[in-house]
Amino acid sequence: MDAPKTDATRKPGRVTSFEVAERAGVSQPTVSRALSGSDMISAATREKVLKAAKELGYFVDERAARLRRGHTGTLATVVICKPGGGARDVNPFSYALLGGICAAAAERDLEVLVSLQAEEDKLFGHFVERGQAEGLIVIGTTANRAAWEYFRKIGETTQPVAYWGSPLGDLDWVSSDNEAGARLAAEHLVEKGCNELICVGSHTSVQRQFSERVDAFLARARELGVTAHLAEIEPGGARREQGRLAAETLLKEGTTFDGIFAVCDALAFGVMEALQAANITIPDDVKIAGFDGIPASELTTPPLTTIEPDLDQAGRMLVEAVTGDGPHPSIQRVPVKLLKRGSA
Amino acid sequence: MDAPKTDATRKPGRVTSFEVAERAGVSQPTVSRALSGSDMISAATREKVLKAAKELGYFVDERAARLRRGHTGTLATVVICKPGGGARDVNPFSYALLGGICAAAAERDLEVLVSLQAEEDKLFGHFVERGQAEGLIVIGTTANRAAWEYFRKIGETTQPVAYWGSPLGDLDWVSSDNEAGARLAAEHLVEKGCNELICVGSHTSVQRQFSERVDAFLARARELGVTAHLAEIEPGGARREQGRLAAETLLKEGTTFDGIFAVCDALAFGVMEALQAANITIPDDVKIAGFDGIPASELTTPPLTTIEPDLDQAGRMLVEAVTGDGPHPSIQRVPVKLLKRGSA
DNA sequence: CCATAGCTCGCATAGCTATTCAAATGAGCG
DNA sequence: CGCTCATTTGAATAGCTATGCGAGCTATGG
Repeated sequence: MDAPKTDATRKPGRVTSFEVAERAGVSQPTVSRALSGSDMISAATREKVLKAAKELGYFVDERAARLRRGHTGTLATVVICKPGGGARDVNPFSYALLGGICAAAAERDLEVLVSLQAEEDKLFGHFVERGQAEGLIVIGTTANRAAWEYFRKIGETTQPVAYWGSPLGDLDWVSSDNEAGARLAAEHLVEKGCNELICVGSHTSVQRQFSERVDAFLARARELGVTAHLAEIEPGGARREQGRLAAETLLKEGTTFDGIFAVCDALAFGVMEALQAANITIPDDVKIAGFDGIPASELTTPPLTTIEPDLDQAGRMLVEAVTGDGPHPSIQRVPVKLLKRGSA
Repeated sequence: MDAPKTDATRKPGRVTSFEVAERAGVSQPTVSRALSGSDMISAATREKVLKAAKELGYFVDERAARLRRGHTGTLATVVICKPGGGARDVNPFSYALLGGICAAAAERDLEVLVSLQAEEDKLFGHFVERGQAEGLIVIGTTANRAAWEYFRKIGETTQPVAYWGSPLGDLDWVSSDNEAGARLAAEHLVEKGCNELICVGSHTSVQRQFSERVDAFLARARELGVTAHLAEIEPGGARREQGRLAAETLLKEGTTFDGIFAVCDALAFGVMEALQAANITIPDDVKIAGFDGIPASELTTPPLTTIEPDLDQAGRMLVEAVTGDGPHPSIQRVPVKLLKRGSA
């Protein structure tokens, strides 16, 4: 049928602005002006050019345009994930955050590109470094020293780089208001009658956001006159599995507790799993709170009480950090609120 | 401290290959050859060039390189989402699928760029159309006629376009093996003793993947000698809310049933919510099965029995459809398997 | 009717790299 | 030592657009 047309028209060398110019009976610069929305051109001419462009199926070659113009109108975001895992091994929170970034970028008429990169892969930074984006937002934590250095170098010499979650070096850092959130969690659990609290998390420099939550939670709980201890998770990410192991260890050791705060929702899922497997009732026997407010936290039985950052504001802060003229490096905190649900 | 250095070196005009050439005492083409891994160059010269490049902090300007080279080594993926929702309103399944795409692209040494786009936004296709990528993979369903036409035009005239899930027009279409999966679900529910089955889903041309699942499920169930009916969801996406409404309607109408197949996991979550709210025990009173095998399906109580497609293979098929020389348009089915869990 | 200002438009060029082609260099061989 | 061939390098150019600048044209005022 029209199969030949499909194949004949596919990439037979691009249509250039010269061809459009010829068809419209004008010069190439005029074509450029007509399409770029410049006002140094008459309406009639513009009309002619647009018509010719449409007839020929012409589109600006963004490579050449950006080369000439010197900037891209594009923002790059790299989401760090487990090697080989790709999108499968990304914390769901990161995806929610992407929503905020996209919204904020749209407000400023910036295009957002995302790359899901394992640490060892040719890091997405190449893309930025080589002039394909105005700046880079990095989401996720890595213990990889080389990646650390790599992003730092880009931030210092090539394009602005901003981090979500944990800071690497002196780059701009945006994060949930960990201290306020952890305090909210402590206050809520105590208010609900808890006397012996456990914080499931870790205290490493790599996951600085977690350290902040741990510190603030324990401090606030003790301030309120209840006992509070840290149950350290196995190192390496913050996944459901690790929450489960931490809770199982607590049970095995015979530790007593009536409330648990997990520094992220995924850990809380594992904690709930382990407790329920041991026939402990939530929230009657033990109350649970998480952090991050990911969508899946609604799905557990009972639904998880958690701390939810304002992701629109988070997106705005990250975009601002990368495109704005503020001081560098800077640290910004995203406001959080407590989502009271069934688990506490 | 070193703040001046940071600001002084940021974007003071790029370092070009000419500057590297001068420092290394060679010509610009030689620099290009040294960095592109060409073998038409002596080891000593390459060494000199690499040293100079490193000292100057030089990086290939990808805009110019791609302009000259004529291709990009990049694959674009657009994930369609609700207007204003950004990443927040994306089916988690799409993210899992991205993992498969990334893995497949990595095998072929292609970079993957993702854009999360609401239908009305300047669609990501511009990026592809303007020569920034070899082809486009579209994930998600849209009822938007304009988007439909837009992608079709790109596919026919500019760059290859492949769809996941539901086909729009004559573009390449990759999808789970809906028929096999739905049959597996029916067989499993019957085997577990169900006699009166309900399929929660819809039967529209836009969500063709759902139609296929509905048809195959009902047919297979009846073939096995049990009753099976469709409970239509409210139109517009396939979200938890709609599953809940569908189940509530069933209960209100007094329909009897002992097994439910939801055409996607998110719907199944809503179904479970509604049943449990009505004090119906899963799986004792009613057995539930979903489709897609998203990570969150492990979190429900009981965990959801579901149909899981092989996402590595899905990624490979999509990448192949966009970069390969196979026939166009083509339809490919990704093998699925049954994940037996607590809900059925 | 002429001078001037104000719009439009075209010419020439910049932006940076990859590649073609020819030149130069060095090695190998008789 | 002279020649050929293979290897390595340089000069020139293509790839496509956006923009500075000058030229042409029209309208305006005197």
